[in-house]
Amino acid sequence: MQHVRSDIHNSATPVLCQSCQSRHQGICSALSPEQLLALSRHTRRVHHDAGDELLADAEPITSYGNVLRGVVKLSKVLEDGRHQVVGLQFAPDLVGRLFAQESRVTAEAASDVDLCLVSKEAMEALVRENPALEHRLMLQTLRELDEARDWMVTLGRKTAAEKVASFLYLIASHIDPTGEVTTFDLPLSRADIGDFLGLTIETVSRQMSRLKADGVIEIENYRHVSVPDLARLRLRCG
Amino acid sequence: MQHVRSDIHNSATPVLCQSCQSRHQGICSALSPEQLLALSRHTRRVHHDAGDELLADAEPITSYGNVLRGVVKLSKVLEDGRHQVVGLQFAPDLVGRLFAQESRVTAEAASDVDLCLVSKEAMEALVRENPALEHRLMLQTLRELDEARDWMVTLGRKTAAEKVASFLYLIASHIDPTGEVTTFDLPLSRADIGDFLGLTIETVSRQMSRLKADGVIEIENYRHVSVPDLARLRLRCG
DNA sequence: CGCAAAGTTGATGCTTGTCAAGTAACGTGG
DNA sequence: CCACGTTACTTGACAAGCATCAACTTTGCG
Repeated sequence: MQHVRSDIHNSATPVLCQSCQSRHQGICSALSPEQLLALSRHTRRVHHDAGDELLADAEPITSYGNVLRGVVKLSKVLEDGRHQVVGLQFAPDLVGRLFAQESRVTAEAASDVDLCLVSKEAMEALVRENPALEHRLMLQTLRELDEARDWMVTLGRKTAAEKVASFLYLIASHIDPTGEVTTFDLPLSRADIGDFLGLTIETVSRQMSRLKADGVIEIENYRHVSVPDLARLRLRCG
Repeated sequence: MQHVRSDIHNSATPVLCQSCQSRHQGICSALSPEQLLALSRHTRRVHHDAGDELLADAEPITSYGNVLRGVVKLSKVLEDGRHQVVGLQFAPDLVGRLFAQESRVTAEAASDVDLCLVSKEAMEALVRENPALEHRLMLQTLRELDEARDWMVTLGRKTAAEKVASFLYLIASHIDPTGEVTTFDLPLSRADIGDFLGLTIETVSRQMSRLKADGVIEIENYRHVSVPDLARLRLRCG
């Protein structure tokens, strides 16, 4: 019996989906095996190197991308070139503004990224037919809105020191939600961190050095950071 | 015939809903007359004076509120009392975080406000049964996310002068989307504007005085502002 | 090994916050 | 209706925090 069930399961679930995080936690968990199979005919897995542009601001969206691995950076630019990072996306988030003709942000691979690309048409048809899927997307959108509003407090009311601590805490929490993480790689350069926090590279660097001097963090590789005591970092977040 | 149709229409559409903006542009436009009638048994119209608290951060939500008139201010507070306004809601927006046990913001009446209150249970039951309604809510949530991200650019990367100009432009655009408005009342005090922009009262005041001295705006009553040339204000937004 | 890119550190100045005083609008009671 | 007090806002002087500019160091890569 076990053998038969396993066969049915394997034949109904596309191979690519079987080990996919989105299958269980992400939007694909709202799909039946049949829908998943149908969808898989319109998807393809792609890799992007750090720095690749995934979506351009004010350009038409041709496909959505489910983040499988890595970090995607969403940003906006003022006419004179000032930059602001307005969001980070991790697995299993969906990249691409739903129900709009054009993107309202630039999306870039912050690290090396694997995506499961879905054509715009297939995705929108699926959403139309499947209210449970739209509900999943609604939950993700509400969470992104909560995160954006949390970040507005950081941008508007925190000092440079608190901003940098908040960023490090954000990354640490995302890498290990249990709060036990002590060591990780930063997905952003100092320039990107500055653009996320509304600071210059130099100020970010100074505040990182200060946290290091105070023993709150250890810096190995520029990109590689250790946090011996997450609660102590939390205290610096304001 | 006209008489009969009118009767049918009137009997199916609740009296309170007949002249409501939300009936046509807001979330209620996703409802059939029967659903509207069913919903109307769980709604009541309430008025709040400017300054009234509608929702408290980290407190359970007991009902949602459709904004019929006025402006609602969403804000967050750090432990030491620093304030940040994270959003403004106008008619026909829905106040209250969907699918969450607790509010993630404080909601206050910025001006005198009329709301159509819906109990949490009735609203959530209706959303569960009505995918078209959830779709409407999804569109509102996506728009709020777009607005939050636009505002993050203002908070992170604009100067004080650009921030104040951006705020005035935002209000002017909301009061008259055609872009022809020249005169309006500010829905926020200088203190709230500061909390929206991540500035102090004094800096807001100085920048307003500067815009006035430069002839970009005219200030009558503290709260009452005229913009003779909206395009000129737009140029100051960075 | 040497060059380019990324990051750090230091000196200085501008922007904005802080503190303080003063002015205009608003409501209340006489 | 007008003095009064309260609140909201404005303006000024000064200080602090962050940006800017510049030199230097580390890291990664051909």
